[in-house]
Amino acid sequence: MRLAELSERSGVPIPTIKYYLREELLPPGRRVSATQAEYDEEHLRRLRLVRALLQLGRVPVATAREVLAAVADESVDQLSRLGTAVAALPPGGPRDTDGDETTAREAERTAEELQRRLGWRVVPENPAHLTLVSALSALLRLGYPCDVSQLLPYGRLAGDLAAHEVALIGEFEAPTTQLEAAVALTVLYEPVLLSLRRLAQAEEASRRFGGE
Amino acid sequence: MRLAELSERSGVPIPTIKYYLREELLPPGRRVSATQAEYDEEHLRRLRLVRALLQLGRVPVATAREVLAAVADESVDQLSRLGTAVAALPPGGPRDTDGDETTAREAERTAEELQRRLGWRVVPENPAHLTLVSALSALLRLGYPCDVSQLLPYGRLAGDLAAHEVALIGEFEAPTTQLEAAVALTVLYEPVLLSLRRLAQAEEASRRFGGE
DNA sequence: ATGATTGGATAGTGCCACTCTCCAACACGG
DNA sequence: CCGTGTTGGAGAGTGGCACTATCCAATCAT
Repeated sequence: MRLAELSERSGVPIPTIKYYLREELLPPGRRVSATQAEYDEEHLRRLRLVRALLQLGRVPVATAREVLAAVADESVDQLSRLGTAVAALPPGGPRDTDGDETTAREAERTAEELQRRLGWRVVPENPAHLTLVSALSALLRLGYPCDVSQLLPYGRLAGDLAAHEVALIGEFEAPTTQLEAAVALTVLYEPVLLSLRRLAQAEEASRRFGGE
Repeated sequence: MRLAELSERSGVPIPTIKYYLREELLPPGRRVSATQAEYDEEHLRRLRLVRALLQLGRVPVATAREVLAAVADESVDQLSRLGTAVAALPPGGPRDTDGDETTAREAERTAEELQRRLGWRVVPENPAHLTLVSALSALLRLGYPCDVSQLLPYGRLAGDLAAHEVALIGEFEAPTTQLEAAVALTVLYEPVLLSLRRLAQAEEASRRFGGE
């Protein structure tokens, strides 16, 4: 199919697709002449994935390029690719730099002990670990409780989710498909999880605080 | 304290604080003369909350203003204020507009049935509901499984989290403090939850796919 | 008295995800 | 074979947003 059809079928404007091609979020089409290129179903799928990452996952363009490059990079083993891809995903950008050293230290200790109690390896350079520390540090500074005992249930829940999701990924056959699935599920289940939490909060709050 | 001290104690640059004052994210200081104003501990607390919302919670400035205004609005009852405040929080912005009607319809049905099965009220205008539908719709379009049976465990987990959090909020005494706590915990536990999920995924993936 | 500081207003900056404009090379109907 | 329209590509331009730099007059410290 031509660019115009790719645009129509995906709902993405032509100039935007051109932009994605330039940014290497989409592989170029099969050149059929000096000024024509042909796109296939694979491009359509990829375009939808890109859109989902950018719009729902709020992934910056530069990051999405890295992630997709890592998925496609056949020179390394699958687990490394998975690690690289997922590590690049946000939150991984500007962490919070305010605040004093003391709370930062305490947040760090809490995060580490939490992971040890859950039986997880502690990898201090992991972006997720850094994000966790930032968030805990902000909570501490605001005076909200976030000790290990509070957080343990969250950790166990996260473990359940992860087990479920990794099992799901394992069901895909082709390695690249698995990697793509890992990225897609990591990013797209975030809004699912967060909106379910919001809905549950609303339900619980109206039960507890609202009479009606 | 003066602006300079507020800046120093919070780690936020003076021009940025001025900007927040202009944007009504911070209430003005107590005027002590035509060109001097006095700030107190409450301003510091509020400033930290604003920073946490903007930087960790990625809340847009305009949204944060709405949320904080709703928290402070004493003309309505607490549950309404809570609802207004939390409803304004992202994800609530640009939902995904691509894609066909069919998947959107199916996503809608899935979301509704899921909530019914969880015993929750279905409020189609709820921003969280709309986000959920968008995310499910994207998953469907990409061909990933997201039927009710897959999602039920997520919903139950979300319910557990919400119960825990709402109970925590109930422990605060003053209504405004409760509302602030609700906003802060809603926003700040998101990165906590998401990074725990990432860490758990990494743990689980290396257990399952990586030998060592 | 006088130089520094303060709070407030206005305009400017940098980043980012697009989006517009142009162009030469085709494709295609007559 | 010729004119008309479309295509893909490249560069510059746009709009939104979260700051940030500059000014200014009033006031404070000495």
